[in-house]
Amino acid sequence: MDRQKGYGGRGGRRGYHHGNLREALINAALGLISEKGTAGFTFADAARAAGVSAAAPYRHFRDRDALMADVAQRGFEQLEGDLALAAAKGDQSPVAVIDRIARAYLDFTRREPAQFSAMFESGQVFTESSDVRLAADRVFNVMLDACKTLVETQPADQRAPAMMIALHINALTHGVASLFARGDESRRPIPMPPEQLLEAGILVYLEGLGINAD
Amino acid sequence: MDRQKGYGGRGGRRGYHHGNLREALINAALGLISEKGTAGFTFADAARAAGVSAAAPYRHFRDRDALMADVAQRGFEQLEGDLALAAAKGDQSPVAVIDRIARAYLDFTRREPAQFSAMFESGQVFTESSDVRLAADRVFNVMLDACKTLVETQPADQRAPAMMIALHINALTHGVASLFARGDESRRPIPMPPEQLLEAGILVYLEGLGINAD
DNA sequence: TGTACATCAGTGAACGCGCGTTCACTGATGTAC
DNA sequence: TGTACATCAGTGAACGCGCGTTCACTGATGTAC
Repeated sequence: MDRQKGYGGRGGRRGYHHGNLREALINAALGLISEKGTAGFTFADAARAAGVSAAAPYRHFRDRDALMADVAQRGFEQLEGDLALAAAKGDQSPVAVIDRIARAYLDFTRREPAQFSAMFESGQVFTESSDVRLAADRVFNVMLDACKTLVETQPADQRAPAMMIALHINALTHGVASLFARGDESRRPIPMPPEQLLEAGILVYLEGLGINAD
Repeated sequence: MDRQKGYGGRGGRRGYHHGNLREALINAALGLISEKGTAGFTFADAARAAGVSAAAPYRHFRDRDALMADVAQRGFEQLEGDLALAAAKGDQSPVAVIDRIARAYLDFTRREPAQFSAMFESGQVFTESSDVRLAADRVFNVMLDACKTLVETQPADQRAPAMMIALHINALTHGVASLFARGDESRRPIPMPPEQLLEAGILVYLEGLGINAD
């Protein structure tokens, strides 16, 4: 959690030139956002945390919003990686894959609250077919692919549309993540861990589609 | 949408004293938040929009955060009212009631984006048993009550816990609302209206619990 | 019904502060020959 | 391998601006008698 003080990892500062200021600013932003939230983080803050003058960030980002957008984009990319990894490793039965993807989503939410905020709660508008939007679409596609595989295991005459299933499970997962999986103290306590709540919800939902868990 | 210029409805400004500045500031905040988001709204802005000097708000709110908290609280109260109304009017079969509650949640999200942001995306921490938290709990209770009624229609030996059902449907609803029902242009387009997506999801879920829609 | 007075809810001037942004500059790095 | 030069990526000073906040003040309102 000493991200905002670091210089972006290996290399560090070497003399007059920073070496890797762009990365360092993003890391600084992550630290500051998780401390103060997306609202209370400023461009000047990020520069200060990266150990650099207030003018330096302008070499790398047009303005604060551009930096925020970059944070969000990396968040989507990392989330995609996490979900894809969860999908790939372990039991390949479609239901197990979907369960692991959902769980990885929760893990990400807890592990990277700053990115989560930048992605979903920063008030930024990601215009259609912007890089950020495309990255977000790729995240969704991980779940969509898993759902496509799932419906293919079903008899052709009773297949539900994979798109709909993916949207439902994605919404349920995002809802559980937003409401119950955040680290901060403002979330309502629930009588079971979010993972368990979510897994149970998915199983009930799939049961409703006539899909059995085993 | 001319809220932020109004003086809080009936009465309006009468001479030196405003008459209803507290209300006017809240309305101003709603207008400003929906214009600029929770981040880009300031205490001074609200005063200006209410047509009052920058010092005046201090008579009514300790600071900007107190004003935001009040906006959030009113949001929860209004949402509770909306959901309770939706539950009360119309067909009283439990599934129909739950459907209407979920739909009312989406309606609220679309109709009151500023309140929604203040409630769920402002980064405020609502401490346990604060007024805001209690208001949020009352919102959840509307759905919980409907789910309790639902499980009572089931044979006693196969009832799922109402709390779990309520949490699932609440999370699904909130997820659909956050991801797909927002007014702004940043949301990913989906191949069906959010209402339809949500209703289908709830029906599949209830089917999974062995509960038939009719 | 009128008067005196207390209280309420505003004003407006003032202040410090930090942010965003620009600018000419300069040290460090890379490269052509 | 050395030198000259172009480019890159920083500095630090400066500026305007708007926000948050305080303060003594004052006009309006309510109430006791």
